[in-house]
Amino acid sequence: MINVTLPDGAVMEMDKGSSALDVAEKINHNLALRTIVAEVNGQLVDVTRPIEEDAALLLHTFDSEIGREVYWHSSAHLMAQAVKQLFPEVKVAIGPAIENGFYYDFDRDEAFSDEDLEKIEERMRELAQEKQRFERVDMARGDATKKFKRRHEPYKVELLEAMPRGTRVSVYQQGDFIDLCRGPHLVHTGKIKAVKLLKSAGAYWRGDERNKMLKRIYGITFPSKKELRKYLAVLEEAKLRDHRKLGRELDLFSISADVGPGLILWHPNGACMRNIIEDYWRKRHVENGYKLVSTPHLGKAQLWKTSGHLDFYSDSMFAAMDIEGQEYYVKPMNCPFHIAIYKTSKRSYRELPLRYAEMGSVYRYEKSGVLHGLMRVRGFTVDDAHIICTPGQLDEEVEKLLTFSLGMLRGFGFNDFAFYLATRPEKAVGEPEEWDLATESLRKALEKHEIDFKLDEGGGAFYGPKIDIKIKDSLGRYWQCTTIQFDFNLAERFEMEYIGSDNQPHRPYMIHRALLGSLERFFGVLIEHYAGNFPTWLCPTQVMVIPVSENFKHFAQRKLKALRKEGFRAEIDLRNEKIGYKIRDAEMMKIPYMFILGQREEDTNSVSIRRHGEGDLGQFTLEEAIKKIEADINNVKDEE
RNA sequence: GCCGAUGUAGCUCAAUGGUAGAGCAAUGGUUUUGUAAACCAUCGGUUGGGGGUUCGAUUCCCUUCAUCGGCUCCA
Repeated sequence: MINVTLPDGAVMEMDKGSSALDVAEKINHNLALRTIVAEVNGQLVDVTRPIEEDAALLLHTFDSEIGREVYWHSSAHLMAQAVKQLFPEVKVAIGPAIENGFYYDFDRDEAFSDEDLEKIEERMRELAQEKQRFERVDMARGDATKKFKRRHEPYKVELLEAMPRGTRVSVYQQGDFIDLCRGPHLVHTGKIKAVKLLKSAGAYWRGDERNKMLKRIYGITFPSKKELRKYLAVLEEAKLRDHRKLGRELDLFSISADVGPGLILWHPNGACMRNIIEDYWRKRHVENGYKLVSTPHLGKAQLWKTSGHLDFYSDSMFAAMDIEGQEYYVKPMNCPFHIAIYKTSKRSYRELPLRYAEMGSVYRYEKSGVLHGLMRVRGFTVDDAHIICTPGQLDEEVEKLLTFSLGMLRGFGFNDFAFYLATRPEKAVGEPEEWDLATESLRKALEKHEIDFKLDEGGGAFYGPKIDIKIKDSLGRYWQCTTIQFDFNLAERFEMEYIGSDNQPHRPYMIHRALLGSLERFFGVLIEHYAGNFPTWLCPTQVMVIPVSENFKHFAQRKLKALRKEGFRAEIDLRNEKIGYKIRDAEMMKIPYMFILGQREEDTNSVSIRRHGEGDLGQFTLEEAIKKIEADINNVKDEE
């Protein structure tokens, strides 16, 4: 007999060689049905693997991230099996689980059409119904290589040959399909109850653009049809919230093929919101000890040579332009300009930390295929700042930044964040020891704030490591906004100095940071987060005044004037239309408040308020109405 | 940039190897309106651009531009 300890501390006595599934079955049948994978003494194993000694056991269902990962990994195998049956000439590459579902890469000359996907999906359902068991076989690397050579799977052979001699590998087989795989896997394919293949696309073998482009199929599966329907509904919802669609409908921005791809035209509504965001941003920065600066869009080649951009960043820079025999570049970053400001006078340690902030518009060459609405563009405005401080001030500045950034993002209604610490990339300036030092400093700041973070190996900027903060939106998606980048290189390269208390020159430290990231991307995220139903303080039009008929035009205009005098952004709809029509229009434009003004209101000198999405709130005096809207605006801003 | 798809009126979408159509929007009029679409009329397109095949192309082919979904990259 062996003792199996469960997460709640309970100990179960089991026969030696019992499996995790046996344990689950003993607890209750339903759990056994739902169990996907077992964690025995911290190691993930197939639920059918015998447990030979006392062990701590954790059972994962579809409710856990690990459970879903295994589930989707097995689903990828199922898909590959279906593809091999339908298209035997196809070579299989790799097929992992991803955050939402799974994919599998195949080598096939033609792309998979929508009809192909349907066929594959159908075959997956059939194979799932056959409840084929995922059988694990351990073997020597060499044996596996021979096996996959016989089966004419060159990608598997390549993977195997990259492994060290003498490695033991495992292969999993379900039905006629065999795959090189660490596992673990589901018990059998019958656990997969609902299948949806979402899209097919090209993908480079091993993610390297020098390699052959394979054909990838993305799919998702669930233990029930209901869960699949729910997931598809979320995708539909995301489509409705797409900032490109809302941007057009709410007349916020556009991108013109004539102007150029990736270049944003901010329409009056969008520009109004942008100005509100910027005003708020400036106010908070001044409050937090920043000095606002403003710098040009071009700089001489030598500047970018000194900064290292031409060596490390030129792939992202637009070509040089010739000005009277001198080469100039459009700026991809603001840092050299802020440094130039710093260097205009001799600095004392008493001045530090200096915090220069700017809404700096930069231009970066992005490959045409990556452009995406406001999220990925070629010209954008970074809410940039550079903090120049003494080494001793670094930790405190990074900590302040974390607090400042989260406060600002909360002000816009975001409350969930994910943190990343990004380390030295392949192409980088500076010595590895310096990198380690700087990375440790950022790590300390995160740990001091007791922030959970993930490590992003090699994800740093070329000049230093960074902390990235991603915000979670109302659909649970993460977007990168804040980035806090340590830099020990530019100070060196530009020979920045300050005079210390010892009356000697010293090299300052520098931090680059953007809190919103880029205004363009942040605006896109805002649109999708709120689905266009912005908090009132951000709305381009806060109140639409709607007279019931032309007879109340003057009465309505007086109210409009009063609202504007109070500082509200109000408009009036004097079109020759019925009020149902005007209300519908205002509702579709997602204007938070409508004042409906007719005989009843004129008689009592009141306004009827209609709230967007809620409907008629009844009659109020203008003073009451104003208080109401002010309260709404302040309510949101209190969260700052 | 690479793989794939798409491109018809301001928007959403039809249609066909033989002179391109609807709804909304816009414009003009009628109506003076009470909480999500009044009625009538009118305007609007070299079917993204260029080239080719054809008696004839919006439809088929090539090319180019742009967009969409991915890959690589990234604020």
